[in-house]
Amino acid sequence: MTQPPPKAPDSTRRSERSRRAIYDAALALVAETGYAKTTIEGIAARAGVGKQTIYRWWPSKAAVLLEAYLDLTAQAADVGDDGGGESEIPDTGDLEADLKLVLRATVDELNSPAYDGPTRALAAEGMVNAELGAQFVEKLLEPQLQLYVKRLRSAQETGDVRPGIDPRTALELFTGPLTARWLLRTLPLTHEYADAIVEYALHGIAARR
Amino acid sequence: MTQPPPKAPDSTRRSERSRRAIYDAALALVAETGYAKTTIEGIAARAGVGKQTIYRWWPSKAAVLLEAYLDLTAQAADVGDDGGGESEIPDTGDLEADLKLVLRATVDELNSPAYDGPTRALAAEGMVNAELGAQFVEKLLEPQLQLYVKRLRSAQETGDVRPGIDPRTALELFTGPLTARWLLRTLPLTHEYADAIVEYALHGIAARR
Amino acid sequence: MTQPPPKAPDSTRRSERSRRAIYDAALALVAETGYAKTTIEGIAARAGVGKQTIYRWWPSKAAVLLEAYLDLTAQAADVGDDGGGESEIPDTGDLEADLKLVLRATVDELNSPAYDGPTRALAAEGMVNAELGAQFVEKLLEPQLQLYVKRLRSAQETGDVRPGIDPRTALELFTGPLTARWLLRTLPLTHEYADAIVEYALHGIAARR
Amino acid sequence: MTQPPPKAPDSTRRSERSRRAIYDAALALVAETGYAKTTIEGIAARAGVGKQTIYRWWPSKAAVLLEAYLDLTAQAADVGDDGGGESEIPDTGDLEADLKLVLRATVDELNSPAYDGPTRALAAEGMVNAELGAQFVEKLLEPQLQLYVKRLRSAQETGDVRPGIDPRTALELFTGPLTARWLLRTLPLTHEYADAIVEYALHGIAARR
DNA sequence: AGATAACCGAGACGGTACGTCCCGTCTTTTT
DNA sequence: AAAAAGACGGGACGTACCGTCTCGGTTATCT
Repeated sequence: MTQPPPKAPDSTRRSERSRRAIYDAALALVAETGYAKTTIEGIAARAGVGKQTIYRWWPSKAAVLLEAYLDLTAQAADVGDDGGGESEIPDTGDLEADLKLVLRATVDELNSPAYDGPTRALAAEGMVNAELGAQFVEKLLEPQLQLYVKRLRSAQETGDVRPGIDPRTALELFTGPLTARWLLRTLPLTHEYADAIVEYALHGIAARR
Repeated sequence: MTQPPPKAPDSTRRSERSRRAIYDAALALVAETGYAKTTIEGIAARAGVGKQTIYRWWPSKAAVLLEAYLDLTAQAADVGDDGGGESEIPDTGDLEADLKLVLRATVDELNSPAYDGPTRALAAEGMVNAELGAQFVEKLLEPQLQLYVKRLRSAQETGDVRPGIDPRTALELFTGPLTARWLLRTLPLTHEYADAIVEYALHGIAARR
Repeated sequence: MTQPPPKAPDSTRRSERSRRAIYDAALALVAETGYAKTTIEGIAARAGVGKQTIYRWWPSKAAVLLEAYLDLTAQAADVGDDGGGESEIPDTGDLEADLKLVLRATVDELNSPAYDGPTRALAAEGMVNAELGAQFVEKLLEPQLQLYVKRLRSAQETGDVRPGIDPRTALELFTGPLTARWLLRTLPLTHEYADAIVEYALHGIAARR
Repeated sequence: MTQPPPKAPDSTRRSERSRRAIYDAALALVAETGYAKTTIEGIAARAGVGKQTIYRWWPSKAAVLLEAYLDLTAQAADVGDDGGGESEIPDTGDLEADLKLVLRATVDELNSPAYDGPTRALAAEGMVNAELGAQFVEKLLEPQLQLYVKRLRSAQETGDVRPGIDPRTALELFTGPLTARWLLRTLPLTHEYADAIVEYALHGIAARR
């Protein structure tokens, strides 16, 4: 019933060389001129590639950039063991300290221009473009969130967190406020803010002493 | 030393008729075709207005839309006393119940397509365009958040919330997770989720009993 | 000193099947969509043939079409004895009548859409592309003109045409006006016109002194 | 019943400056690189003009060039009294000599590269594009042919041409062969050929009975 | 019989130009 | 002086083809 898809290209014959060049050009242009001023035409020219080669493999500028970004983090992860925070939330036994450490690091990352620029642009695009947003969440965001799930579960086993609490929901008490402040720029993101969030939220889910 | 300002137009002679038409056209077009496909040219044509009339009074498409949107909510607020939740958070004495009520209402609002479309577009634009974002926050968001501040302060007075808690920070435990889920579409926004957030967060900031 | 020729393909191994398919596809596409909209890519697709197979054997779209057209007329000539007027100009002894007959037939042919379309396109291309034009003239046009030469020579033998006349030049008095009218569409091509041309040219337009 | 035409632009507000620049750029590019390699994009760039300004006023590259060419001849005609042969066919009383003079001049013109290039391209395009062809004939060709009509009529009055002859048809005995040879390049265009055509056509090729 | 070339289909590739859309500025005319 | 109207120079869009270039997969000789 669905109309025939418009001739999917043969991905086995895809030029790896071009893909790499496109990733590099896209990331460079976004870094230099910002997301909004980066154009597909510009990426193609910089990469020494025909425009059609981009249109053949990606549906939009945002998709190109998401993939380039993903590739970048994947590469980073390959080199060292921890590329972009994929690693772990520390588990020293002191849940509050562990969370503060992580949230402070997150605050620093969100405040660093190198991260903020492209990520913000991608996130904004994903907010409007549902398909892209889903990819953004699935590939970039959710893996990070799962680290919280793991740490909170561990805390439940040690009795630091009440058993009834759903970790996937609870984690948003910590990440939600930071994410919202970052995206909407309501107020500055500081270490003090991160600490406060941890303190306030942790009391909520912690076992009664 | 500053270069001469680019001929500020005389706002006393501004055509009210045109402004109204532009607001209407802008909102209609965003509703019909989405923010991205709405163009200044389109707005002008639809409003029966010269393009220059738009460029004279607004710096960008986003600014037009923000103002149109603000105007819309102001109108709504004028008619009934409560237009878009500008009113108050109820204060029945039961803080948990009051917050659940409000958050559930917020969930419903965020889930309604009529609200979601234009607001999401504006928010996304504001995320990338700092000036617009500031306006968005100042005019639309912060007033809403201040309602929480008021309610939490009241709860502190009744002893439902510990005195040391900063209400402006604490409120984000409630709104942050919802906002983040809405913008990033990580998981569906439900009443159950709203309830859980209130329960988890409230324990954190509540007085020890 | 001449650079090595670009690897001439081995024509003994050429696929007859492909050639036929290309001819057919090319003629069909020109008939359906016109010469300008016919593309090599389209011919290849329609013929179920790789593009390279066309580029290997022909230098240009026009060359493909000229050959296809030549093949078509050759086929036609094979079937009946007279395919496209290759035969003869009648020689009844009445030169004027014979020429009128032929020119009227030519008018009809030029007026028929089936002939006009592709021939006009090829002629127009040949006008700009000298090499193709030469082929067009040599293979298609000149053989036809030689029929006039033969008939006019015969007329000289019978004394119907003055001995000093050069037949190759004289024939253009008849064909030139028709060709020019057809190509430039200055005025409609009619039997009356053909008759008038024959009469004027044959008897001269000057008053007898 | 006809669908509304796609918004005709307001020609009173047309930029004369742009039009001139486009004419100049178009003619220069055709002279330098030939018609086929001349692109609308190239004309726009060379003229310092937006592409849309060309598309707004002309339907095709050929139309631009026809107009540029027309403008050129009109300018030439304005300066001297005779710009492009618009003048007259001489009338010395010797019809044969007068025609030979004119046809020899035509041969020279057709043989000159400066004329041949653009005219051939326009003619070829007009052969395929009927609307353009009609303009080409009406604006450029027919005015020239009418000069022959005038001269032949004069010859009829002096008795040099039989009264029954239709001048509009008869003129094609002279121009048709030249035009056909020029367009199709069947054989070279020489003064001898021009003379022969005049002689044959004027006196008839048939033997006097 | 097996090797080894060439042709062949398919179609990805770097490019160029297309014709369209919209940008933000400028100019003309009307109110 | 603001406003409706819209032409303008410019830039990017997404598409269509160009002619070249690999890819396997048949043939079709030539060892």
